[in-house]
Amino acid sequence: MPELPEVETIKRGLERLILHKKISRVEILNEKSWRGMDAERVLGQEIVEFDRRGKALLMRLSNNLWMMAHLRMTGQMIVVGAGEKFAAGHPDGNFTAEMPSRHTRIWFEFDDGSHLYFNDLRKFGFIKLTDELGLQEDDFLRKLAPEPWDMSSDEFWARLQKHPNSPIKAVLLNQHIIAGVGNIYADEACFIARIFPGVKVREISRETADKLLAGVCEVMQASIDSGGSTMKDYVRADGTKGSYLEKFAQVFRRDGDCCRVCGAKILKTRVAGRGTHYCPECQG
DNA sequence: CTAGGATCCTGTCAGC
DNA sequence: TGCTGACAGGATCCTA
Repeated sequence: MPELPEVETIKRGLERLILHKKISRVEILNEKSWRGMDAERVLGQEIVEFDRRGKALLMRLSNNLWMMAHLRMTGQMIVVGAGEKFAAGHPDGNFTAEMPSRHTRIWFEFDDGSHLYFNDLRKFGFIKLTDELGLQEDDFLRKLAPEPWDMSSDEFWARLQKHPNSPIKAVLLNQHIIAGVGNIYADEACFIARIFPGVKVREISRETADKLLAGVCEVMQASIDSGGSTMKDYVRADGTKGSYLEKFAQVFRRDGDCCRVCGAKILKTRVAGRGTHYCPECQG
């Protein structure tokens, strides 16, 4: 899925395009993509506030209900409005398809005739409608750890120590330990800290842990600054893509290519059940 | 409690 | 060309 930087990119895009628009219609094409209260309760409501917690996107309505969206692996948010189109999330051909597409699971119409589409090829993602209390009690949000820039070096270290036998990558991916990190940024941060993602936490020095936390902040901030790794803005006719991967990625999906630091060939293996990219020299 | 694997789903791609 | 299995930017549930 979209990781934290992609969700932040979506949040900013939606803020720019649909803040204060009134929902006049909602269509649920896949029942399992909608959770919580009845969808009819969004009708006639304006979207008055956007927020993001880790990889979760929050939209507050004028009746004080919240729509919480989690895009999981393949979710996308696409706005088609008057002269302006915006899409962010999982990158695939659906970005350019006619909306709704065969992967559209939910869509909204606003009273100015513009639309918001929630696309999700694998149907793991969802939008949940809930009141304030329900939001507070939501299991995912309740258990979500602080974001990397809100976590002190001491706290990160303390959280690591609870999982001495886990590979460091599994810990970075665990949203109860640190929020927002996914497969791309876990690999990239490990490269920055010069550590193999499969190394167990107990083998990691305090100094390396500090480098990891700083690395996570660095790669995610760089990605946010470049529009996430997967954003397209159709205002520009060619549909410019978020540029993080091309511009900054050192290892992710670069297996077979040369390390930009030492020239060794980047390898791919499996750690914590996920495809994992690393430089065998720099991260030996 | 922890750690690891299966699972939810659809689609694509490499390798016969 | 057609099939088959592996894999995919995530999180939860189940098992040991």
